[in-house]
Amino acid sequence: FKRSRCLNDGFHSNNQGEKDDLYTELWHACAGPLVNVPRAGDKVFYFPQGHMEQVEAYANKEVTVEMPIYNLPSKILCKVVYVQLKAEAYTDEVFAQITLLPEVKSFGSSPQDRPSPEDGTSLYPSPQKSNACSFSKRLTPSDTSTHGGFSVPKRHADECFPSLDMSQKPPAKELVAKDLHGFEWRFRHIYRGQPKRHLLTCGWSTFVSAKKLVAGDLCIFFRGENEELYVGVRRATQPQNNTSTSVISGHSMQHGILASAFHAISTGTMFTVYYRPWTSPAAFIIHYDLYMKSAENDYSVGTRFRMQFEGGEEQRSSRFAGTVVGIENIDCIRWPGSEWRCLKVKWDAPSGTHVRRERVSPWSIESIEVKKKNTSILHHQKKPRPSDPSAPVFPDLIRDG
Amino acid sequence: FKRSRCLNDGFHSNNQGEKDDLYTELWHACAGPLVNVPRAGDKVFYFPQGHMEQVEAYANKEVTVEMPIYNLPSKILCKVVYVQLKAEAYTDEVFAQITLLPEVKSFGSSPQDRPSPEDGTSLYPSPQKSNACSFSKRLTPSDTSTHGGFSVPKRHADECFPSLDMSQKPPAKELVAKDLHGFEWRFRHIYRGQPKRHLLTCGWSTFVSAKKLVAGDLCIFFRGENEELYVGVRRATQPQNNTSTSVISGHSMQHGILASAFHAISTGTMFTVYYRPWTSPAAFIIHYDLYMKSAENDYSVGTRFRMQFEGGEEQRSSRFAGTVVGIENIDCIRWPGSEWRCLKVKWDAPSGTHVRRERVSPWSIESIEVKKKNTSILHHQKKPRPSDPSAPVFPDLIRDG
DNA sequence: ATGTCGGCCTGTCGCCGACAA
DNA sequence: TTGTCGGCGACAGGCCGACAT
Repeated sequence: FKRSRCLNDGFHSNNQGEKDDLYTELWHACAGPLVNVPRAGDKVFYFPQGHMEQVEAYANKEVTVEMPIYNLPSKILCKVVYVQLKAEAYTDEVFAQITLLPEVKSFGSSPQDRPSPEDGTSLYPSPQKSNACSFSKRLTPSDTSTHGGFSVPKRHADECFPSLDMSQKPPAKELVAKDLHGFEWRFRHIYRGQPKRHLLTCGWSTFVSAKKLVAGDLCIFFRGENEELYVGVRRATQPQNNTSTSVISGHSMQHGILASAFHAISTGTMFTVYYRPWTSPAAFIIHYDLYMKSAENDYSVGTRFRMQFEGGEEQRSSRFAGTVVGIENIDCIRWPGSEWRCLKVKWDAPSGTHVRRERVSPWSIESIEVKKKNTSILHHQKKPRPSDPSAPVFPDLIRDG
Repeated sequence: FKRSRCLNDGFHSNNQGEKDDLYTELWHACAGPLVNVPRAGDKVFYFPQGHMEQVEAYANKEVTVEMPIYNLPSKILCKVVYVQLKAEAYTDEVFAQITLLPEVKSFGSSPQDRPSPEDGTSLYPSPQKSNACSFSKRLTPSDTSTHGGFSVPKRHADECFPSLDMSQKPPAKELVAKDLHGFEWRFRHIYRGQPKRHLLTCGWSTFVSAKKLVAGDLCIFFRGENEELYVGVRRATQPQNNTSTSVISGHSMQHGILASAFHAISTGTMFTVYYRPWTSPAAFIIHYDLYMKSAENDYSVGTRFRMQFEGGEEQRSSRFAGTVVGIENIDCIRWPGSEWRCLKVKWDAPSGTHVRRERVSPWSIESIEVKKKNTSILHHQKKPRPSDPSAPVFPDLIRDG
């Protein structure tokens, strides 16, 4: 008998700007459960130190050149003006373009001065799960080899894929799925074999090689209301960014980060940052409420805590426990009073498989035994008061130097 | 008969750091005849506006957001500390990493105060041609198709390629050639056919697809003393940088450029820039002597001039003539007295094929009728005196704002 | 239910000289 | 001298059910 061949005529969608909820859900599925991105209207703290760390991680080299002191506060209260979720063209690495507006007014400790959660702030901003069905599958060696196609788990094929054309000899149908760039991929979905199984054949290997998928990576499908499909990818091991193009020096980038934040604060204008959750060692834009909630707790030496990590093998997040062994500022000259990764910690588990950071920020851990802070004592400490919400946010912003 | 197969076992060289003269020559061959890069020790003028234009061209979008006035001079006299010639990993686009040290002392008009050409400055810094033989060939459709190999012009094969192993049935030999990344490519050089001709067969198509070569691109071979070979590429049409990875926003990059230059001047320290001749519309690091020579000429309205361009079809540089139709500052608020592309010009030829810029800088053109400037009159002009070498270079560097 | 494999067909790659410009 | 082409052999891509887990 004659085998049918199919062509892959992927093309860019013409309505690129229209990014619906399904796109957002796909983006979050590709980013993973631990990635948190604020939404427009949220109140957040922006940590320049974390932003600098992302650039260092991206440039893949430590930029330890002397930097001027910009007199930037270590955390900057901002309103999120605009968020755009995107993916890198060549690697499909997810990133978010976030436009921030610094809050010019510093606020005191009286409740009515603080921004209330009502005005757009939300502690758990994960988008509400629509009833759009989706599934993901870890790719097997057979899935990614050139020898054959993609084996679709039966239940997921029944739920998420359009119904097959039963008139064809082996039931089959062409799938069209958009990726995060709006590019359309075409696959031949067929139900055949003995025993019967669902397969993606034509078009699949093109997808694998274009996305540079290997066994262990996650492939994600989403289906919307009117049968439109989305497809995305989450890699098991993120490729190291050795392809960092050389536009400006790492040193200049650091200057640029500090200067644009400083400029935005000084003039009350917006500035734009790129958050790359798979490049950054830690998020540098933290929800106001999350920060405030963690500020209530006491993280003194000896405190036991847990922290979530991306599961290496199982691709599921898992928790690891540890103990706070020290509290100190990383760079007390440049960033006085900074809480950015101010906790030195010791991990319980033999950290053979995962390399975990030796320093974490208070808001990125969960305390096991909740100890509330005694505020009255804190005010007499000489140490920087990391989590005192009554402290002015911008102590000495404009200073000639 | 049996056909021999060959493997391409390219690997990175272990002595990456050792970049000899041949590497430099290869880099310049790939960059093209119009690309000029200073050498360590040279005295140059750095034009921040040109640097900003390069970033704009790279980001492929105009960044017209308001920028603070950094009170940077429009041209900054620098000493070149270090130059590294490199190529982009994925595209092979050549670029230079240049470390500059601002000259802190402003100098008057007396000759002994000016830096003399003796201290390392050279007007024509093209490396002295060694007698290493080389050749380049524009690739034909047959060369780049998957149907066959690469046809080597006979004379060049005789001159530049190692002698063939005549004992083999058709004379043949394996070539090993390093590219700008130190990666070794292996080709089968064979002399066969009726009539006899030199061909590169095995390994060639891998090279073509890896470098993404198309018909019309230039392929360049160099041979050094001890038979080591180098291979490089110059594209007919430079690929547009749509792959610009999003690390920091274009606005922040502009901040970074200005801030790092300002910081370097203020503290007397070095700063590093990347010069991408195929991205930039115009070079923004100009030799001191070249600038000074052009400053002697008069480029008033009506002046006839010529300018070199990269030949579109013949891949050779060609000249186009034009007339100066205006002299004005692009941005007199941010860059007072700037000469960067201050000449509005009208081109003679029907500019159908080439899109030439409507604004050029005085030092990038050659006047046809040399008119020397009358300095005494110039001093009475109200307009910015673009080319007055007696003006202080850093008029008001530190100003609080 | 689905991962891997042998079987086998087929399209493309790429080496060859013929031929012509 | 060298660009293009027809010829053709080798090989990898990729669709199929068998079989095992």
